[in-house]
Amino acid sequence: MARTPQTQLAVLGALSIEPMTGYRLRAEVVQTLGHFWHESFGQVYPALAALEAAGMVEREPGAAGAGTPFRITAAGRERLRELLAEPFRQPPPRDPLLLRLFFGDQVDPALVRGWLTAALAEAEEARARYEALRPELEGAPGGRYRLLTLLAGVHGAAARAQWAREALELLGEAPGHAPPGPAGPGGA
Amino acid sequence: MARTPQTQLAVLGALSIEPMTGYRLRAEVVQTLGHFWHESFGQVYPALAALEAAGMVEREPGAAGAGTPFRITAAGRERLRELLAEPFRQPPPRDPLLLRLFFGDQVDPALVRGWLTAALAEAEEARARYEALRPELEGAPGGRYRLLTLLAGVHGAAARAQWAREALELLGEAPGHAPPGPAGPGGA
DNA sequence: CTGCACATGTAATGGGTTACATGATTTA
DNA sequence: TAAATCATGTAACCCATTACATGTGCAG
Repeated sequence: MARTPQTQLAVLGALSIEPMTGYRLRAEVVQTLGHFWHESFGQVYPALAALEAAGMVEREPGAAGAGTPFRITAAGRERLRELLAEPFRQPPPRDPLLLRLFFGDQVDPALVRGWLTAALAEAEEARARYEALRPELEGAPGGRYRLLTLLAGVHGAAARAQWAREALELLGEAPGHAPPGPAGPGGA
Repeated sequence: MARTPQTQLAVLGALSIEPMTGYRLRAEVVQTLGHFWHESFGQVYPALAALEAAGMVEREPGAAGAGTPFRITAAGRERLRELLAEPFRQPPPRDPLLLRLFFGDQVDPALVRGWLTAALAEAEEARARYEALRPELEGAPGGRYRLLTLLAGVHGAAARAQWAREALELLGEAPGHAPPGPAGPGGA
């Protein structure tokens, strides 16, 4: 039905920025919120249907039927503000890499090194992606809050990369590329 | 039934270190893996039952019935090694704080500052907790991999705290306590 | 006219939390 | 003996992913 308030929040929030079809909405969420939030079609459409039934969103007038963008209504904006004001909890952590690493002494050290080098590569790639997006948001007028979420991504990715490097060193294996000189690269 | 391999992995892994009852197992998971992994009773008991039926774990001989610890069998260790060797994916990210922050311009700035100061406090607290655990693991013989997971926690918490501080500054609000002098505390 | 991207939905399934129900053992 | 803690399990519900089913419109 209404899915969780979380999905409603994401949908209403996205539509508060710009009217969109469900399809595009999901694509935008992937591109912009994608670093820290995720929605699938199986959630977006039911959520949109529920919100439309509740009068929080509506199809734009003009061309009717499929392909017509949804837009947020006044009631929807009100609801969005309500949802944002409600308290929330961080979900319990579940990091599959750390879970496996904890039992690392049960397996081939090469396997563990593989996990860590993969994590390092992913983190560095993510960091580069965020840094590339940064100028775009720094110039934007209403993008102050968006910039903050991006910065969270930058910090998080940098920390993860730094950790992976240290971990590889502690296991007696230099990362290969980017050897740890006196002034290591990518300080947090 | 068998729950996901993930829960099996956690249960087998925990029992590979030491025999435990389901109750204590869950408590230990909370205390040791708790920083990056979470299990509830509703998963632990069914997983134990399934693993027992499959011959991966068994009650220790001697006193029978409830309260008798489970221990891992040879087949269980084999299975654990298998599970550890399988590829895995990071779950899609879902950070409720960042989701809300992204739409921060829709609400009272004081609310946003509240989110960030709370996040800052949580991150600093977490970091202190991890640092306190550190000496214990640095001395332990088999704790090399456990130390790595702890370091991940330290890095992550430090990065989160640092980010929250920057975010508060960017919003034109100093963190209050711990003003950002030339040599700020808790550099990453 | 054929394939691809846009668009909307539903159903099956999986996985997980929370609350409930129950009882044994220890400790005050 | 009463309360707290240890211990085990079940049931209801919720959220989410994935796969499936379907149709439209445009570009090559």
